[in-house]
Amino acid sequence: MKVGKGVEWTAHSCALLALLPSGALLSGEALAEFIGVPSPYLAKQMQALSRVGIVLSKPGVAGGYRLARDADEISLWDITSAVEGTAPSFRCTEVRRQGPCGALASECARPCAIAAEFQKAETVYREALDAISLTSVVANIAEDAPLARKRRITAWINTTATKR
Amino acid sequence: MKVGKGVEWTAHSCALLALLPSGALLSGEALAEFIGVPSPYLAKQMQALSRVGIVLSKPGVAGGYRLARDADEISLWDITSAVEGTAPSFRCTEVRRQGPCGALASECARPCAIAAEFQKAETVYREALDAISLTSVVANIAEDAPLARKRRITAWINTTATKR
DNA sequence: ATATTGCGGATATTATATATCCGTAATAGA
DNA sequence: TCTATTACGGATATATAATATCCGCAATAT
Repeated sequence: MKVGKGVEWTAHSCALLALLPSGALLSGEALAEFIGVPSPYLAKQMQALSRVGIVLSKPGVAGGYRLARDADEISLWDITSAVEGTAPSFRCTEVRRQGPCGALASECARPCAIAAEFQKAETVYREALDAISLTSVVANIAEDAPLARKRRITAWINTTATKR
Repeated sequence: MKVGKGVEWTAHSCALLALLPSGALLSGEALAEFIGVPSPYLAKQMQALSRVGIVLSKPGVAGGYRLARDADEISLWDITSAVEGTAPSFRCTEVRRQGPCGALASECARPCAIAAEFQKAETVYREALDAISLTSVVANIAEDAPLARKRRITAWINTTATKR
């Protein structure tokens, strides 16, 4: 079971956007530089965040991204689902219908018991991610960073971000 | 995020093995026929269950598989981890070390905050799967199946399974 | 006007999942 | 002892998905 890199990259991007002064923007290029990943691909993932309204984008010369709402109101599940979608990780192929003792369609009104258990487990996973706000992620990151690094980041933002 | 088909197939295989009379065996070929999947591939997945001791295998003429322990003591996580391994689904690439404001190695003693949250979420997922025993899965399947189908399954087992 | 930036679609490339095959060892039964 | 059957491990092929890039278009500030 795997989570794509797009989730990691957009999560870090959002954590950075959360540090921007109100109304400031960072371009996709700048985000990619900050987290050290290929810019065209990150741009593609950011589009997914934009489509579902996690970030707002502005095209043009001084354009870029900013969070569309307060970091308190953005969860890791919001980001994950935007990038990867909401399809169940366990893909039931209706094995119970196959083979010499396969069930009839009429016996399959309820979802397959095995698939149902995986679905339940995935729901608790999603709820766990949904309980984590971007705010708390940013706080935890800040806790690990020494003052010097926080200053470097602030300075970099000041020279890189553009005002609306 | 995806779970491989091997998990679905081996889970159904185990649910079938749980119905065997004590000491009886089903060959990989028979399992594949029952659940309607390609036999060589299922065989490969069953080897993973055999390696970690979820099932016991016997080579040779009247060989096959049976559960290695009581169905109460086998969880969906046992099966999933045997087939897919235990690597974290969120693969942290240490983004925080990259870019113009990258953290120093000395600042990365603790795991990245983002990766840590995904790890926590995955832990609750695994615990949820680990709380589901093969016994309860079999019970739920039986609940959905009408008597006629249960009888067909019993009859098929009687003609197909071999005694130790 | 022009340069910059995000968007969507199309495409290339790489990695992973899916599926098969083969030689070997073990076992039951003739 | 010989033969047929079955599981095992490794190697390999194929299909599918993830990763990465590119291009034309629209929007925007200067």
